[in-house]
Amino acid sequence: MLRSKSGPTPHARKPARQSVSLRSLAEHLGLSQAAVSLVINRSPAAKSIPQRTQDLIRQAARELNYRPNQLARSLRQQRSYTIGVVVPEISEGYAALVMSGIEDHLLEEGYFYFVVSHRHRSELIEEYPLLLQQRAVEGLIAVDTAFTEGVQVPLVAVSGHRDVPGVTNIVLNHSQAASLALEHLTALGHRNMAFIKGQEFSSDTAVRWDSVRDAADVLGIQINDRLVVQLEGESSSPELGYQVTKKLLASGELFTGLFAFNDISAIGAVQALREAGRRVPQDVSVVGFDDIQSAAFQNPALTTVRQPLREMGVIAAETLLQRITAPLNAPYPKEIVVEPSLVVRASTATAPGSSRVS
Amino acid sequence: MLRSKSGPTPHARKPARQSVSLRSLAEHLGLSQAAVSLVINRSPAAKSIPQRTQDLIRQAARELNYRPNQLARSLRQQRSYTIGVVVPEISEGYAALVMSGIEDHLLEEGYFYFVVSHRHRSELIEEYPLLLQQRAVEGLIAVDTAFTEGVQVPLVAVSGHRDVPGVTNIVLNHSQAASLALEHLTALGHRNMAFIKGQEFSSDTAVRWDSVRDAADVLGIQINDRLVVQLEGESSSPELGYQVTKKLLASGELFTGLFAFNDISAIGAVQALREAGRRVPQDVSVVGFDDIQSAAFQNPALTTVRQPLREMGVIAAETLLQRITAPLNAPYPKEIVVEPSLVVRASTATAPGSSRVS
DNA sequence: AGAGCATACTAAACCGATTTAGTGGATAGT
DNA sequence: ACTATCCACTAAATCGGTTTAGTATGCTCT
Repeated sequence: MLRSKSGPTPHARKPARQSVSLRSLAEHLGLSQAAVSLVINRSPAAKSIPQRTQDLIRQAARELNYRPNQLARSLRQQRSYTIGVVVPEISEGYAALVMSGIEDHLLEEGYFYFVVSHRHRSELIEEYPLLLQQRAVEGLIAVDTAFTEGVQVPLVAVSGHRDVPGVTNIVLNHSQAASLALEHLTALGHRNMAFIKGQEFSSDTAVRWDSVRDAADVLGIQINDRLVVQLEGESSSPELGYQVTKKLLASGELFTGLFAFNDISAIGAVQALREAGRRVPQDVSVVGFDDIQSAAFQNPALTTVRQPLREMGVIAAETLLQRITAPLNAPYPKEIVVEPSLVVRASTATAPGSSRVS
Repeated sequence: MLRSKSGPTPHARKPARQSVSLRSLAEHLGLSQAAVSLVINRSPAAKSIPQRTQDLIRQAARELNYRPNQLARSLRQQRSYTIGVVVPEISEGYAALVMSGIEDHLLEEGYFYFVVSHRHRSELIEEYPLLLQQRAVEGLIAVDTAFTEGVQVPLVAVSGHRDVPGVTNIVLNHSQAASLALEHLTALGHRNMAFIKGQEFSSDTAVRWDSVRDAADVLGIQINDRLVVQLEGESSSPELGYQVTKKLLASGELFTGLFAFNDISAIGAVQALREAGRRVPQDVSVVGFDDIQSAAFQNPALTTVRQPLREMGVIAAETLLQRITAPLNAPYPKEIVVEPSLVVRASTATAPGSSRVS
């Protein structure tokens, strides 16, 4: 019974603490590693091995608790069944939701993943894809992160990239999102609207703002430049929204509707409005963006444009795995558009003085 | 460009698409793999190699963009610089915060990590540690997850385990936490308090409740069993807290203070109270637990017992790496206690009819 | 002249699997 | 009797690194 080096108790059942290798298992069975490997992997080449032997092998594997070392497997097979996920920040609701979608699909398919967060530091954004590829990831998912180069594996970007070749972009239908929000507000009678744009570095900022302008055009809404502010700073706290809303209030311009870049800043905005004596939604209606978990549990519950974040994660994972298993030069989607939806809650209401009824 | 076989343009600068191996690099240099490896790793054994050769090697490595395959390294060195993190649920504030602490420290030290979430499914809780160990993780961090067996690598548990040997537990000082909350409420004049206990499966539920009872004893507070409810269900939404608070209200018992198991359930509780016409904090004071991000941005902002989640993640990572690099039978801490703090915000106030002033 | 030592490397084992090509023996077919 | 085929396996290469032991050359010292 497998005495590793002259152990004096040949019959002691050893509890397999030092994990069993294919070699020791094969020796124990008196067979070659090849035979054992073929059987355990149910390789078609094992068809000539009689059932009895196969049973013996499998039983021994079970008893000794044999578990193949994945490092060795991966090295030999040139398949690591591992992918890399790059996010700006883990502890934020946005990335966490996408990740949970990614995970769902990935683990189901037997893949594991590394997570790294770069907190918008550009040297990390450059370094991480390289580091991950050294670790033999078979693909990358970038959440709200725009890589520029150095990626040699399939890459799926969730609301990140623009037009780099080799990337599949999962993007929200931004113009639909902007329309949903602005149509809702105008239907409620709002005419004077304020806007909070995203941070300069956020990859969604530009597209989103363009869509807002287009939607405003279509609806015949004038955008007052003095009622447009931009988030600044890297933190992801409502504080940012709070600050810029103070600016809006200080401008002295009249507004009854506010469309924020995301829920987090909308929450801060509500706080600032309230402190200034403006009630939400009676005096000002606020629309957020994303529909993060806590949006529903604000007071008032936040009306928001929902991004299907979890689904976007699932789609990203699915698409990536498809690209990984597809033949090398197979075509792949450049862009997958997902649809937003408007979740009307309690932070929006008929504009003050409006004759319309919601 | 890059015609893989018999390319007739030997001087074309090849952009290193097929990643360069040590072998090709060595061949390119006309040296042995050993020499190149020693130099690149700055091994002491490279001291006999003259500076000129070393420079040549390093320059070639840089030019060809050589990056050693970590799988091969890990296999040979029996060091993967990888750890596994097991959490119940990623998209939840709690785990996400701990993870961000873990990541901070880990990536700094050159480790990567796999994340898996089990959503309280017991077959996954059993399987994941095994799967992770097959992937050669050098250690595990379990967040709010109690493994029972099958772990052969150092394990650090963040508010999970009880007394299993081989584990380092990072635990909150629960009795201090309970005291902070109850002292705060009694100081505000509250005498009739309701409590929301955690779900049966949550590893913190029992300790926390025991601490609450002890703290109540010390303060001379009677706990009315009809004002104690327990969360049920696996989701992590305020809905759960909302439901049980309805039960509390339905009981007809009087209470002016409520101590919830966590912030999420406290948020739901506030909602239920408000719907029942009880104002927070004028009629009922609510204390949460954890201090997740959105606690501060509730309305009213939530008074809560803060767990230093990020720090707990950092400590977990530090401790784990220490254990990994320590000699095999070195002693290790069985328990590391972290201190809670009370964050007083706007959800608590003087009890109605109380003479005390906050 | 021969021993001793430093220099500048290289050969080959090794990590733990997978996988291809092959081998020896039994049986079947002509 | 001889080839062909099948059966039940095995030897050995391979993945891409790391690491130990060793070797060839030149120089110094006695």
